[in-house]
Amino acid sequence: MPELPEVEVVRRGLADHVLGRTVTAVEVAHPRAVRRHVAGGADFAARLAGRTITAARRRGKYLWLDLDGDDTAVLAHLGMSGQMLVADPGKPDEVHLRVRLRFADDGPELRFVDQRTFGGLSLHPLAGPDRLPAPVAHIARDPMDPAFNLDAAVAGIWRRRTGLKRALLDQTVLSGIGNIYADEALWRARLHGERPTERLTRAQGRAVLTAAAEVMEAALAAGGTSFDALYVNVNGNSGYFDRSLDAYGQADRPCRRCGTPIRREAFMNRSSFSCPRCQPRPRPPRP
DNA sequence: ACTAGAACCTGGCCGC
DNA sequence: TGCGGCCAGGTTCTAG
Repeated sequence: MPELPEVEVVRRGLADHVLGRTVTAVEVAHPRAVRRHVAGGADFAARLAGRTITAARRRGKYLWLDLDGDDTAVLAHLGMSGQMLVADPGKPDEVHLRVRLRFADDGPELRFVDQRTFGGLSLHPLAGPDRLPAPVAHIARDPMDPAFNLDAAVAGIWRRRTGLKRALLDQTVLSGIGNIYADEALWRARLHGERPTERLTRAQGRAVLTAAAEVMEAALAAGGTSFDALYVNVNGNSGYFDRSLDAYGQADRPCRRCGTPIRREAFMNRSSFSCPRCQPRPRPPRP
């Protein structure tokens, strides 16, 4: 699933392949893909045509392309299954092609492909000192942001009165972390996801966030190896990093540190993976 | 104001 | 072989 490293791989691919190019025609094949563009698909297509892409930017799992002229950007969120593919115009359409952008140079087109349609594209003015699209305004900085402040993020976790994993997944505390990298960061920091945030020490808070930053950097390095000239990699899996996962998806396999079988627990209609020995459950709160 | 949980969506997989 | 049900999960919305 696309979390920060996967989205950054896509951003880099877009920077390589669509920067400086002018959009000529936009085809919206599925209205749900542009549902966050409130003026509708026709407006989206009309307003995007003729614009030149001047930058590819990202915060957390949000990605956007700055356009020339007024301060406007095409915002993209990949959801769970979204892909940005750079493809030759003659290539047959993907089954789940949702939006197509053709360019003035008749070169490779940009295709937004999304099986589960949780993702989408929309146009927004850029606002504020950081020139952000409105839907990104409430998203906290991510660990790869040069202005990311580790201690501020630890303070944000403390402010959330909940379990540690829930806080890690809260994109207003820090962004970019999803279920996979949350489990990996918790495993590296030897902390259970249900540990109450108010009982987290500063050192533990720093440890889990440092681990999150490190594991996402490592995943980015691995994911960066997997796309070639015409393919912007968003395969929905974790690039080539899935073979390096220590906790996520490793149920019943031995913990790489201690050999204890990794456990799987239900968490928010999904799963959490952890080592029962390295990451003991927190003691129940005293009444 | 803040937190928890449901809803959204499709295809692969499993058991019967 | 076919079918029902479960599972994956990021974000937004709603309920409490």
